Amino acid sequence: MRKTLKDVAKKAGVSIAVASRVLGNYGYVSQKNRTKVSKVAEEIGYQPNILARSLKTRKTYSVGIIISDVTTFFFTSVVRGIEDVANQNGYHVTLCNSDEDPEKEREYLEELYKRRVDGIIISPTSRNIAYVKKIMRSGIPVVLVDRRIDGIDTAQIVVDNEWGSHEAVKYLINLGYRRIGVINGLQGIRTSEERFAGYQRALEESGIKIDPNLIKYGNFRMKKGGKAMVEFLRMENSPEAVFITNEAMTTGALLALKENEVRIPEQIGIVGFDDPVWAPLIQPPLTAVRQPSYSIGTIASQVLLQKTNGRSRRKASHEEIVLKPKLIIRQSCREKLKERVVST
Amino acid sequence: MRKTLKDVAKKAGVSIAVASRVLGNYGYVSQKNRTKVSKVAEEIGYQPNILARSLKTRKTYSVGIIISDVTTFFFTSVVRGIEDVANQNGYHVTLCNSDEDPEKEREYLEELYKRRVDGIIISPTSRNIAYVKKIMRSGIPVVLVDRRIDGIDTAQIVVDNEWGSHEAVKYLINLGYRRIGVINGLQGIRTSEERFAGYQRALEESGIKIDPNLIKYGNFRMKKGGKAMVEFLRMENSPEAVFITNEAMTTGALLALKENEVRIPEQIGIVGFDDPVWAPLIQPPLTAVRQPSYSIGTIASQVLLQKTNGRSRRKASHEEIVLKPKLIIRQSCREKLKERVVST
DNA sequence: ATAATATAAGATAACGATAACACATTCTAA
DNA sequence: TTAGAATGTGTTATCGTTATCTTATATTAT
Repeated sequence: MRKTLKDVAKKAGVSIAVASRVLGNYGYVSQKNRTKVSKVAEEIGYQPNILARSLKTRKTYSVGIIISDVTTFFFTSVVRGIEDVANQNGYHVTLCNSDEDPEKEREYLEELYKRRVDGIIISPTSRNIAYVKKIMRSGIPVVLVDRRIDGIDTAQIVVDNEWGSHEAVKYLINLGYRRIGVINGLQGIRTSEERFAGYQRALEESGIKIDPNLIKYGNFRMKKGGKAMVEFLRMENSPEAVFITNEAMTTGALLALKENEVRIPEQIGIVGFDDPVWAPLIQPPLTAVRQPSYSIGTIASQVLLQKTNGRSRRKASHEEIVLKPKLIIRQSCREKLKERVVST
Repeated sequence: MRKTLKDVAKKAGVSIAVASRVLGNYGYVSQKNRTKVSKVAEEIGYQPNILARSLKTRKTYSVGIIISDVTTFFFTSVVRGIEDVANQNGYHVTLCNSDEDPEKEREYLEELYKRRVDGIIISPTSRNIAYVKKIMRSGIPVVLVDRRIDGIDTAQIVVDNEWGSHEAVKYLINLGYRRIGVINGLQGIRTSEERFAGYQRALEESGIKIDPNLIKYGNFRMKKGGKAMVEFLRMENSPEAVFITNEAMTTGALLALKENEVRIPEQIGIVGFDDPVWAPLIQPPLTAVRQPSYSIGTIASQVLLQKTNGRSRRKASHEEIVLKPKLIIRQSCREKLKERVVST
C-alpha cells in the first residue's frame, strides 16, 4: 500500500542508495537518474517515512509543549506563537496539557523523551525540576516559559510578574485605595509568588500594613476566582479593591460580582493580570496587566530551535529573557476620595 | 548516553529478546529474569525509543489535529476535548493551525501522513477534499469536525449550524426586528454556508425579503467583523439587528460598536454564534448560540480512536454526528415596538 | 602518459525496537 | 515411560531510512 524507497528504486531501475540521494538531494547522482527517480517518486506518490528517517538521523523535527491548559487565553497565544515559528522552520509541535498536575507533567516529560522530540518548551509546575534537569543532561534542550526556575542551566522566557503586579497595585494605591485584596494563584508556582511579591512590595512601599484577611489563594481557574471573590464579599470589612492574578480567576470573580450585583468600580475596584480581547467590552472596561503572550511563544520557539540546531552551544545557554508587561488602564477602578463600605 | 534495549540486556546478562519481553510484558520470561531486567532498566534509566518501536509495529500512538486557529475560543475547547480523550488512551496529539489557508492545510496533511500518525482530526477548508480522500484510502482514518463535507466516507462531528442560526434569527424576528443584517464567515466554508442558510430560512418563513445590502462577508476573524459592522453603521438605512456568525467576528463587531458609541440593544440588536465565557460579562450581556465545543472534541477523539483500533471497521464508518447548539438569551436584543433609526 | 581527483552507483551496515523462529528445558497426561 | 504441551531463552530478520564503504569510470592536473 504505502510506497517505500525500495519501490521507487525498483521502478526507476536504480539502487535505493541512488534513490535516497536524489530524494534527499545530496551526494553524486547523474542528471539522468535524478530526473528519473524524481519522476517515479512523483508518479507513485512516494512519501518518506519520517520514523525511519528520524531513527537513523536522530532528528525528529518535532518539539513538545507542556503547559497547564490551552483553554486559557494566555497559553493559547503562547502556543500559537510557538507553533508559528516552529512550523516556519519545518518543525512540528506536540501539545500537552498538564493541568498543573505534577504527575501528569512528569508523564508527559517522559513521553516526549521517549518520542525523541528535538526540544521541549515547558511552563513547569516546579515539582519535577530534577527530572527536567535529567532530561536536559541527556541532551534534549529545554526552554522554560512563563515560570522561572532558579539554578537551572537553560533559557527562560518570562514576564516581569513582580513589576507588573507592583504597577497594578501601585496604581490602586495612587487612586486612594487602601484595603486592597489579592486573589493569588496556586501556591508553589513561581508566577504566583512573583505576582504576590509585587503586591506586597507596593503595599510596603506605601506603608500599608499587609492584612492576611485580604489574601486569598486560588488555583488559576475560574471557579476558585469566583469563590475567593464571594468570600471577600462576605467579610464584615471587605476590600475596597481586588487585584486578581490571572485571567481565568478574574473571569470567575467578575461573574461572581455580577451575580451579587456589586457595582464596579463604585463598590469595588478591580485590576486583573492578563488582558484578554474582551477586556474593553465588559462593563466597566477592565483595567488589566497585559502580557506579551504571543511574543513569549515566538521567542521561546526561536531560542529552542537555535539550541536544537546545535550552534551556539556555549553562548546564550542559560540566558533569561524578561519581557515587561504593561498596565492597561480602563475603568474598573476609580479615584477613591473617602472611605466607602461594600455592601454584602 | 541514551540507553537502549541492548544496554539493558547486556547489564542484566540476558538477550535483548528477553529484555524486550520483560519491558513489553509479553511472552514467557522467568520470574528471576523478569525482576532482574526490570531492576536494571530502572537503574540505568532506560526509556524505549518510540521511533524504533513505531517503525516496527506500524503504530505511532499519535493523532494529528488540523484546525484553522487555536487562538479562537471554539477551537481551543475542541482541541482540549480531543487531547483529553486521546491522552487517556495513550495517544499524543500534534497540533496544526491552517489559518483557513488551503496551501498550509495541504502541507500539514502531507506532513502528518509522512509522520505516520494513526489518525487525523480535521476541520477542513474544503479545498483539499480529494487529498483527504487519498489519505483515507491509504489507510489513515480521518474524522471531520465542525465542517461537513458531502460524499466523504468517514465520521463527521458537526453542529446543526442551520438550525442554530435559524433559532437565533427567528428569535430576532419574534422580537419585532425586520431589517436584520448578517456578518457571514469565509465563503466556501461549509459552516458559513449553513449558518447563512439558517438566516435565510428564518427570514423566508416570516415573509421577509432578503436584502443583499444586509449581507456582509467576513473571514471569521476579528478585524473583518469590525469592518463589516462599521460598514453597516455607515449605511443610510442600517440594520436594526445583526446576526454575527462566529465569536471572533462578534468580538470585532462589538469593539467597533463600542468605539462608535452605538448602544446595544437600544440602537442595534446583536446575536452571535458562539458563547464565550465572557458573554455574560459584557454590557449588555450577549445573546448567543452556544456550541458544545468540548464535546465535539471528545466525541471526535473517541470515534477516531475507535477507528484506529481497527475494530468496528464496517460499522459506523461514515456516520454523521450532529450536535444541537443552544440559543442563550441574554440582553443584547430587545422587544422592538416601532421603527428606529441607528445613528451613524 | 599517468597520477590525482571528481563523479557515479551499488552493497551493506547501522538506527533500536519487535516478531518469528529454533531450540532447550520442564511439566503434564496417557 | 514417553509423547506432547508449556515454559524459557537466544538468534536473526525486519521495519524504511541514511551513512559508510567499495568499486568503477570519467575528468583534470602534472
